[in-house]
This record gives sequence, C-alpha cells and structure tokens, in this order.
Amino acid sequence: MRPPRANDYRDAWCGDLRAERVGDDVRLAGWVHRRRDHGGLIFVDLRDRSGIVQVVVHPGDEGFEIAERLRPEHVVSVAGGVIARDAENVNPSLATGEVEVQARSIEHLATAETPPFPLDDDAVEVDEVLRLKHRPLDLRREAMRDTIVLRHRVVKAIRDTLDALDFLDVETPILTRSTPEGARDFLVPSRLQPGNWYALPQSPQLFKQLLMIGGLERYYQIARCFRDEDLRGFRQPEFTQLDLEMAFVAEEDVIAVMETVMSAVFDAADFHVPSAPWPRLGYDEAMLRYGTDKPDTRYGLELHDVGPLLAGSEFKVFEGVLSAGGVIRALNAGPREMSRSELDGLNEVVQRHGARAVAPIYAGDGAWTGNLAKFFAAEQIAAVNAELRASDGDLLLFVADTPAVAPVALGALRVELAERFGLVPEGSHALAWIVDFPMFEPLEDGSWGALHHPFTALSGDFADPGSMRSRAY
RNA sequence: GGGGGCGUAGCUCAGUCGGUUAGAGCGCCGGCCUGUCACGCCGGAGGUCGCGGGUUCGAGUCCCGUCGCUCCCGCCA
Repeated sequence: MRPPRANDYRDAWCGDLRAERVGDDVRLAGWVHRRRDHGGLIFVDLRDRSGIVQVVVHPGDEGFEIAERLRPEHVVSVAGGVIARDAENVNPSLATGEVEVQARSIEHLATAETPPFPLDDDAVEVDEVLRLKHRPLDLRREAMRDTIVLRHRVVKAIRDTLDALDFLDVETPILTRSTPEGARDFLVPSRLQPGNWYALPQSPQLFKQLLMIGGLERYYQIARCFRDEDLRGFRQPEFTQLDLEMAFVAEEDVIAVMETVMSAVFDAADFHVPSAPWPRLGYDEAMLRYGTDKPDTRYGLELHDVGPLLAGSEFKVFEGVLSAGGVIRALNAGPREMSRSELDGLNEVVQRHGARAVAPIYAGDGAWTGNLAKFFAAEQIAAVNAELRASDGDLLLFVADTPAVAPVALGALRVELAERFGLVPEGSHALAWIVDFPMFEPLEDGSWGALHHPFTALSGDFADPGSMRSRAY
C-alpha cells in the first residue's frame, strides 16, 4: 500500500514494514491481534488493513504498563523504531517477519470486549448468523478482507478493460416498472401513487436496449439485480452482474470482447487459466457428454449413450425404458472398489434428479460381474466395453430413464464421483463456451417457454419451436 | 412448494442402550515466566442441552409441535 499521510495516529502501514525500513522511526495504528506476555517482555501482534507486524515492549519502556493491559481487538497507536530480528527469531510465515517494532510509546485508543468468535484465519468455521450479527468483527478477518479486495480487483479489471474498448458506464434505474426475465419481482409500494408499485429490476435488459437504440453503441454496468426467488448456497435474491450491450456486432465480436474482459479478470484474480480463445461446445454435445450445460471439463468420466448397444437384452428394466422412448446413459468410473452402502449413496444422487436408480456393473475381460451381468449377450458386453473403453476391474454406472432425466441424473453423479474421488486437480481451471442453446423448451401444458434468457436473437423456424436455437453463449 | 441433516459452555464439537454430579479443545479470568509468534506452565470460572408439550420411576437422548440454521430438488439464468 502507499504510505499513509502522516498524522497523530500513524505514518506507516503494519503489513508493509520490511528489512529496508530498519532504522526508521514509525508510528502505527491498528488493532491488537494477539498479545504474548512473557512476564518480562511483551509481544503485541498489531494488525491494520495491510497486515500484521510484531511490536515488542520491554519492562521500563514507556508503554509497558499499557501493553500489560492490552487484550485482543483493543485499538492502539504505537510509536517506535523498526529493528531487524536476529536470524533465529525471524518468522518466515509472516510477511513482516524479518523485522519488529521496538515500542517507544503506546497510546491506548480503545478497549474491546472479548470477541464472541475467533478472528484467526485458521479458526474453525463459525455460524454465519453469528458472524453477521457482529459484521464489523467478521470483516476484520483476513479471509473477509481478501474477499473484498478480490472483488475490488475484479471490478477494476472489468472497468479498465471495457474503458479501453470504448464502453460507457451508464447507471440505470432501480425503482422502475417490471422488467420481466421470468423471475418474481421485488415490489416497492409507491407513496405518491397509492395502490401502485415499483418493481426492482431483474436485470437492466430493457434499459440497455434503449441505450442501443439511443445511439450510445457500447454500454456496460456493474449492475445490481433483484430476483425474488429461493436461495441456494451460490445464489442470492440480490446480486451483482456485469451487464453490457453493443450495437452493430455479431457473435464473434461479443465473444472477442468477453474473452478480453474475462482474461483480465482471471489475471486480476490470480487465476491461471488457458489463454483465449477458449473452446466451444454445442449445447447438445454438452448434455450428451456431461449431462449439464455447465460442464466441468477438468476431468473425464464422460457420459455415453449406450441404449442402442444394449437394445434387445434380457434385462427388463432397460428394455422397458427403451420401449417407452427412454435412453440409457453410462459412464466408466474407473477401477473403483465401492461398498454396498457407497453404491446406495450413488442412488440417492440420481434420485434427487428424478431417476429411479443407478445400475453398477464391474467390467472384466470379455465379461461383466455383478448381478445384472447375466442379462446381456457377449456382443453387447463387448460393444459397451469398447464404447466406455472399459478395462478389467472398471466400475461402469448406468442410468436408464427418459431423455430428460437420464443425462441430468448421470451428470450429477459424475460431479459427485469427481468430488468423492478428488478428480479435480488443485488450483486448476478450465473454460469453455457453450453455444447453440435451444431457444424454447416444452412446458407441461403443451406450450413452449424460453429455456434460458428470453431476450436473445434466435435462429430456426417458429413452425418447429423445439428445433429453434438461441444465439446465446 | 417438497425432501434430508443439524441445534449441548463465548466458539467448534463429543455425549454409547433412556440411568449417579453433562465433557473436550480453543477462548476467558487469576498466578508464574525476558525472544515468543496458535508462546509455555499452574489454577479457576463458565450450561434454560433452541423453545413448548408428551411418554417414562427417570429425557441432552424417545414422540409431537414450534423456531432457527444448513444442504438438495423445484424455482431462478
């Protein structure tokens, strides 16, 4: 950080002190992170936004009586000299670990109650309700600070990149008419027009289109959006998205801009990702190979359509599904020894997604083991083994169900297996564009509804809504 | 809207088949300690077992209700 303007509180940041500052007089301000009282000398870890530095106080020093009374989260201003630590006292796990501040005087600015939960970074995970009740304390934790700093860097990378690409940052209204995206609106009663309501925007969709028609050509906004739907761990009713729009462009122009912006974002976040251009995957292929339109491509376990290979077997369950227009999808989980209860656990995963069960089979050389093996002919076994590249001892997992359910259920199982077996390499990231989304999906009442975003260009013929594609990615 | 899990000390948790005085680690308080950095050593305090009702000789433990948290599906893109 840049040095703070010197005042009576401080003239330096704790976390920025390094060996080259040895000999300097500094004044620091911050919170007592921890105190180690040796009866004689006292160590105080002093924390500000920049980090932590060790302050040492000796008996007879002006601040010694104050230091004896310090407790965690007390607020102090400390004046002293930066001194080098002896080689054996260097703390390599601390950025400032080569130096310490020899206190000359301490000003006790505020005391503090004992925090209701630990503020250490390696501390156990504390109930979020308690953390939110004491939000300022929670924000003092390094993990929270890092998260806020990361968010700042990401937004700055977006702004810098889009500014360089001649985008204009435009704010759009929050109290407005409904801008339907398909979610439930948040409503705010109008005081001036009793009986009428404002709706909070689900996205700036309509406003950015007005900006395009209005000739602004290139717009972006770090936009707050509101959707009154149920929560998920990663989904909140109020959220922020990068929203942008361009005039006179085609898909390739939009993708090029987004690859430029997102590369800058990953860079700012210290995420190491493959450099652009990123691979593109058709929606149909993604659903076929991964059972989801947001596939994690960092590991294998891809899905295969084995229905045609197994048609006509003695296994009534599979035959029943196939004759009803269903499909059979399978994946090769590799050489896994799984207990009966673990396999039952896999059933729970597919059942959450509407499938009845997962059928496990162990591959052998030219034969299968397991109580389902006897239902299949040798040619069928050979064909499936070849399709799944099965080796002796591999666990093959099958889900037979409707074309809508089977891929999704097995895709969820694929994710579960990757987590269970640790298949995602630490720190690795992979990117892909999913293209050629269906525009519509059939609804229960026989009509058609937008699969995802209704405000996209589309291709195809309205005579056959199911075949129409959204030019979204 | 539906389903699963959880709720015990300030925090994170254990608590066996329903059985005597409900435990641990960390934190907190007191004492000792001049090179620690999650300092160490000694001692101590701290509990409406979420709440209400029921079963039982006896409930942290079983049952019903309720509140809160959490995960998943629906929903949402």
